[in-house]
Amino acid sequence: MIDSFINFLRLFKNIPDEDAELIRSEVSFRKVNEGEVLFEEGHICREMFFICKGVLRIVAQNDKGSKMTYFFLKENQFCSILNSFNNNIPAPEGIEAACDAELVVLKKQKLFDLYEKLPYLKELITGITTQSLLEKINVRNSYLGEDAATRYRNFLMRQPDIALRVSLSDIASYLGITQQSLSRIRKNMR
Amino acid sequence: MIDSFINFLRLFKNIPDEDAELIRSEVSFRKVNEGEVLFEEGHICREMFFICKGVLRIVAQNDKGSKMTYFFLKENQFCSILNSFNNNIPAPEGIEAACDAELVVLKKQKLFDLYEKLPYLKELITGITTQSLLEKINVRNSYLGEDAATRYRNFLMRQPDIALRVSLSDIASYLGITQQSLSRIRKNMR
DNA sequence: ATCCTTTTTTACCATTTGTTAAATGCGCCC
DNA sequence: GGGCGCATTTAACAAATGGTAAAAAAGGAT
Repeated sequence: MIDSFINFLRLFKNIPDEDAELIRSEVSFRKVNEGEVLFEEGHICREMFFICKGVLRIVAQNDKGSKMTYFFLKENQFCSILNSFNNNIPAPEGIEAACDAELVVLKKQKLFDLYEKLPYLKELITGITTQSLLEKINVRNSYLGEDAATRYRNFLMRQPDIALRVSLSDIASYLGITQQSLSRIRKNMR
Repeated sequence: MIDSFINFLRLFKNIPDEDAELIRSEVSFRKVNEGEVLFEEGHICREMFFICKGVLRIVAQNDKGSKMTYFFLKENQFCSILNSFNNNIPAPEGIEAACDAELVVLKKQKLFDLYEKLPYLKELITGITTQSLLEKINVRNSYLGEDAATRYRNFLMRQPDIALRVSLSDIASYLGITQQSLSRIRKNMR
């Protein structure tokens, strides 16, 4: 399964087999079940996940103590708490599996070792994560000032695959509404 | 005024005077009035602004055609439409002055020339812009599932200086509500 | 100071969303 | 099959927010 990670990187840049072997030796593979906690809020995040299969969610509690979903991440996306990972500060967000998932685990120290040995890898991975950061923030911004039904419709159009795989309450918390509201919106749509 | 840009960069990295002179020669200075449009949506963004004084806002229309404020940017922050700037694609967002402002203008071509001559500058500026992207997205996420009054209180605590300088309707559009709602919230707070 | 324009406040009512609680469905284990 | 735990749906009511319109306030220009 780690091959799917290498293959993903090769979509952007040619990676010699020996480099690939080096990368393979420094990362690990992990299966998780729906609901499993991959990173607990309040700690310093020292791992980055590459998702081979499944969906992860980044979660955090809001002022009222409700657990909100900041992002969904799926196949061929990286998942980490970047602010914590980059700057060694405790993260207010956690990471959970929104459905069963298979991951490549990149430990920070080993990743940085790889960056030393393969300088192009740093540019590659930071480039990919920065670009996906831009896309995520664009999605969030596009929800600004839209009513809940519109946000849900846009979510369905943008991420139909995720909508089918995660729970209603996860989607509701991603859209910033209660699960009852989302259930009502679904009813009105049919 | 361009000095304030150089001085800002020097907070992060020592820049020799001759490099500073080179930078100075490749950037320009510009004053704008409140409401002035700095970049019009629908085009490819080929400029980056460094704000010496004042507040800019990134704006875009939502589904209902209302102009929403995605971000406020102020002194010592960069402002551009990064996805458009980096990838040469038309931007759905525009840039306007939320109050009178003074800017250092970085033309893309000249900036890239500088990156060639001063390679550390690329890492410096992309590092700064990536970090501020992380901060912006954290703020947006933290508003998720909060009611309008809470979002407004948090905005006041986080950016009290901006709250004093931009119009009520700009703030309302940043919080995703109507200006009438924000006015009502203000009344209930006193 | 006065007029004019723009911004902000207020009020009223419609709509949306939250809250609480109960009912229903659905899988899983015994 | 029966019962249990969990997710989803429904309902009734309360609270928050939007839409519209108008009044009040604030600035700017002459």
